[in-house]
Amino acid sequence: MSEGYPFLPLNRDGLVDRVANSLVGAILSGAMRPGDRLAESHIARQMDLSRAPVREALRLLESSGLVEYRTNRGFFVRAISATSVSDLYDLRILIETAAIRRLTDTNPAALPPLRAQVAELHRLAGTGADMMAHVDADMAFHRLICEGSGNRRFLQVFDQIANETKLGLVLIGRLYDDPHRMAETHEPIVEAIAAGDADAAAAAIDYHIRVARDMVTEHILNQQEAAE
Amino acid sequence: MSEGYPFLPLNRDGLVDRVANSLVGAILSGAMRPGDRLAESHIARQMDLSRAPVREALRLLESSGLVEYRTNRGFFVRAISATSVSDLYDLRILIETAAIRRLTDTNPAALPPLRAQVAELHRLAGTGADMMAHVDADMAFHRLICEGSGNRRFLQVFDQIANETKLGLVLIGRLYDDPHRMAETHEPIVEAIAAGDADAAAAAIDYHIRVARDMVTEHILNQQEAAE
DNA sequence: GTCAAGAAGATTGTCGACATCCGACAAAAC
DNA sequence: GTTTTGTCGGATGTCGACAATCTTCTTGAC
Repeated sequence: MSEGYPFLPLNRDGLVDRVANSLVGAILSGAMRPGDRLAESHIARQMDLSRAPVREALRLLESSGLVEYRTNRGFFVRAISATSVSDLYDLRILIETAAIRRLTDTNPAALPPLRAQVAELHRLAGTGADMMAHVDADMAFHRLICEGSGNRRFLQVFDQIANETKLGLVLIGRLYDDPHRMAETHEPIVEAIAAGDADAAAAAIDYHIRVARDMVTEHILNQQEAAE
Repeated sequence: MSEGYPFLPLNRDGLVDRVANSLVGAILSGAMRPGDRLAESHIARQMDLSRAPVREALRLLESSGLVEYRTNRGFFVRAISATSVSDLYDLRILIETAAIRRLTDTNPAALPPLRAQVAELHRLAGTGADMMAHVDADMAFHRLICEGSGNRRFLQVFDQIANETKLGLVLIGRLYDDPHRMAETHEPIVEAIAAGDADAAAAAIDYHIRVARDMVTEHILNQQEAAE
């Protein structure tokens, strides 16, 4: 019995996950700025719950790099430096080029979802969707690549740095000034995979991420100058 | 003023860190076996403190992969499969070959500590040190390579998977049956770095880790067979 | 004997309270 | 005026208690 009913699985995420998501949203939206204190009591009061789940959520964010913890001092929104972001993107290049090679050589079934995701990027470009939607769709594409590699660890590392990557992208909304253009830059990658050319695919995604890296780091440096 | 007093900074590690270390020790030593339940109350009672710091320590271990958490069900020692370990070592190959390339090309200052660490491996081999000491020294060598890469993210990933790697090594103590031999296998790596040959260095560490990977995965598969 | 339903026990989830610690300002000493 | 010491508000660190949930064991029907 019990098959075929029109019920979706209930969201059994714990309170902690919901708090964490809420916090991620606040940080990514810019409501919380780097260096800001994240006081457990304040957050707990605002969300109308006790400090325990808030504290756990903050520790979760700590392991995802968005938040920094100092003993006896509390949690703070992590500041991002140009070298820190550059290093992050270099790691992504390393992981994703390796992942795309394996995907191309061993996993043709991964291609259709990737095509679909590029289509989704174009569809979003048509609507006047907000930036976060673009960022999420973009990240989803890259996540698919890591997922298709067959190595779970690649995906694990990607997920671990996903939030920080998003933060970088959000910082420069300019990337998505021309969302159709942005969607197009993913096409050479898919083409190379379709052609079964692992070297070309690796080169394509290397270039793709490298461009993003340079834009983000440059943007951060400019902002630092402006702040002086 | 106020400099020159003979006081070392007090160890201000919080309770959580001490609990976490203790738990890591228990898991790595084999006192806790994969799949075992880690009940907060039991641990808290044994360590004579409340559940809060224990819980935080467990969440910390979760992010380092040693422990698995299921909502409303608690923490368990993570089981390790052959593919999981193989994936882990493939990730290490990826990170460490990239790291050693950068180190060789850009950071000659990293060489002396590496030499010293190999010497330490040999020194340990002379004493009748226990296996954990060998494992720690071995890991320290590889950590130095990630550290010397100049990319903090590489080190971050390495540290994130360090405990799981240790667990793999501990599982097959046999690797250290001949510790001098084990120490020697690190020498070609250092030689290549000293020669400034990044390709050779990458190849050397690739081989080094690959051998370990095959030994560990084979060992796990054998154990699984034996269990049937 | 098998299976389902229910009760009992144990464990996690969340809470509010208190102890401890930090950072900043005020007061005192030199 | 400068440096040290005292004080205070507010935040984190840890705790014990209770509610919600899961697991196991028992019971009973078929």
